[in-house]
Amino acid sequence: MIANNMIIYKKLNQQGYRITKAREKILEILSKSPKHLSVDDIYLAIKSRGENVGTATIYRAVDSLAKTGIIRKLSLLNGRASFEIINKEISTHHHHLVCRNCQTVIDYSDFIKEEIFLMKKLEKIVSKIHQFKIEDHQLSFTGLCKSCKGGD
Amino acid sequence: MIANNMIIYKKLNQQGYRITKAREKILEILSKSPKHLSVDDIYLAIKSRGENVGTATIYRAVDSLAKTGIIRKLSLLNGRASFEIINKEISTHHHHLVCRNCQTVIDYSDFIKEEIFLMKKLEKIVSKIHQFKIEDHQLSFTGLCKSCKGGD
DNA sequence: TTAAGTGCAAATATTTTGCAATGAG
DNA sequence: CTCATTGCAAAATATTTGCACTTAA
Repeated sequence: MIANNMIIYKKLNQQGYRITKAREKILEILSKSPKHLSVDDIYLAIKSRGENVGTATIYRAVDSLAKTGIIRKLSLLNGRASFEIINKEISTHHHHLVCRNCQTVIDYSDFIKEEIFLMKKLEKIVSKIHQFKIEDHQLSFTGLCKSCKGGD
Repeated sequence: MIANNMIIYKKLNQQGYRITKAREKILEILSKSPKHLSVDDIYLAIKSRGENVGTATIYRAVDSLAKTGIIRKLSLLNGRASFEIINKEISTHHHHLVCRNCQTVIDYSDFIKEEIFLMKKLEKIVSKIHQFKIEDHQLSFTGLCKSCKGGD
């Protein structure tokens, strides 16, 4: 059982999911990771402990964990999905700046107060208008990075 | 040649890309579509006109078009990339709402004045702080859609 | 002319599925 | 006990690459 997480177990039970070794291992890996992991990352992390969980199982497990809102599924631009625990305390939320020329992705989380305030306001407006329960957001700006825009 | 778009041609030329039949067809398809299309969608749309462009070519073409900032690459949660024209005049810019339960993606472009204003303000702040030339943004909110959150 | 671009088929990911065996409740 | 879950291998998808041929500039 992973540290102090009756809440997670409850969430699973409530939706008819069982607490299994595979799910526990995956949650443990994800909760210890500072960043989102792909299915393959999870597979390898488990392997490196001398244990084994098939990738098909991992795909099915992350799917159920995401459905219950325990983890978050991300789709970045690299063609594979990745996952992270939803836990405002632990995960550092960030936004992205993607350079269309050199493809560099800058993660930034040094939001200034004003940016955070604006995002919150936006969430509130959008959730109301579209009757959608917003739990999370992903924001990326595309353009030219400092060096690609010249005038470096 | 697709309608009134010397600007696009210029952008391609400036970066050493050529104006080819395949790129023209893809741009025409994308500019006529009200929503983002996957590579396969584009492939089929071209096919349905009795023409043909191989998928490998489409992958390479959208890649170059995205690099030049003519189209935008999106990675939603459905496991495949999709593309849309970046052109405030033609395509209506939109944001996304992605349901973590049923995976439905809702595109919305009925921004209220306040949302537009907030996004512009955000862009200004972020571009200044990170010395990044922002040309475009992608925003998606994740959570539960009207029917999945219950209380429908 | 000549480098960029294309088509096709083959190679690589990535994700899903079928099914018999296992295990949680 | 019984149904959700797993493991494995096979199937289905999605994307990339090699290479000879074609074409835009």
